Amino acid sequence: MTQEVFSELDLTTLLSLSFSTSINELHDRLRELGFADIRPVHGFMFKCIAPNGATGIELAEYLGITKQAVSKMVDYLEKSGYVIRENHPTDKRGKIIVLTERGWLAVKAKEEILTEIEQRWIEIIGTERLQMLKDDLTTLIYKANEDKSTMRSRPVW
Amino acid sequence: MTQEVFSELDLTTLLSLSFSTSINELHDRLRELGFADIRPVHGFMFKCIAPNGATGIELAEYLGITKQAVSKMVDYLEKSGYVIRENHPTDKRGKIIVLTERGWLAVKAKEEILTEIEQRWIEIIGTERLQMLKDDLTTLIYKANEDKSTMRSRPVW
DNA sequence: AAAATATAGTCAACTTGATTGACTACTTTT
DNA sequence: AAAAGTAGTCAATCAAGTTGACTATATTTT
Repeated sequence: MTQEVFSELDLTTLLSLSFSTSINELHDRLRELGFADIRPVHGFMFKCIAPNGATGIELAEYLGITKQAVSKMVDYLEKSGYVIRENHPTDKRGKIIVLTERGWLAVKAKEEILTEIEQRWIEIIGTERLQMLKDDLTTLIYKANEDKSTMRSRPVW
Repeated sequence: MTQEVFSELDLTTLLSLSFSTSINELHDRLRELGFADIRPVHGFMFKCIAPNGATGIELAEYLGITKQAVSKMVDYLEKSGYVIRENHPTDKRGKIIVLTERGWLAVKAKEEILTEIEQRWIEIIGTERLQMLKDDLTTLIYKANEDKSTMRSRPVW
């Protein structure tokens, strides 16, 4: 596989491939560490649950899926031991979903792996270029979404 | 929505969000142009079909899904008028999937929209920075996949 | 050349992750 | 107090993938 293969690719494809590359590596490593039952969406869900817990509705809005879909995902994560549902302190209708100890371990592992990946990318293109890359992507995401009231570009992983 | 919201995001999340942003815009625009029945995967499939057609197996390998799944997708795209199955010229077992006129229109529209998006991004961060971005992403994808025999990072759109 | 094996594609049944709709319990507004 | 709204669950359905079984043709082996 030569670099020329990629050189004519449009930006969207490049973003797609680079995202796939990093997310695949993240989950390969998580699997090695014993977190084989976590799928890409869960990682993003965890970000919303940590550090203070979240309600089903909050998660649904955050992920851009229905509350019913969230409920099923929480069923799965609860069964797998990553989260538990607690009663909401003030609203007797509601539940609040919080991370278990195992959930926190997964979050910590995820962060460490992402740092490792980023570190390796720094070794390839250098600190300055990686910072520019992050800055530019941040700017572009910001510009594309500033007019929208809700953040439509749901991150899927 | 302020830019600070994004500023602490890790690289993987930035890649995810920027990819979502561009793919959403692409399909919003395609919908406006009357191509509402195309989903993100189809775009990538079209890249393999054009310009010379492709067999089901080729598409399956390219997309990283089973040949049965490809067959269903082709059913859908054929019904929607984007492709047709022709008999393979040399192998009587095989079919060759080619773009119809409507299929070509969709591909052309897609390319134009992607160019527009890229152009708008140039207006935001400048030609040099966009070129650097593309170069860096290309390098990173290349480095991450050079050891692997098959390109595991399937682009999903 | 015949037989055995492999390959391209389709059909059918099943799985998974999402959807919509209906419902219960509780909260907020009027 | 009554009406309307909200949080969560249950059930049925849908969509996009999977595995397994099959037919027809190609290729390889003997």
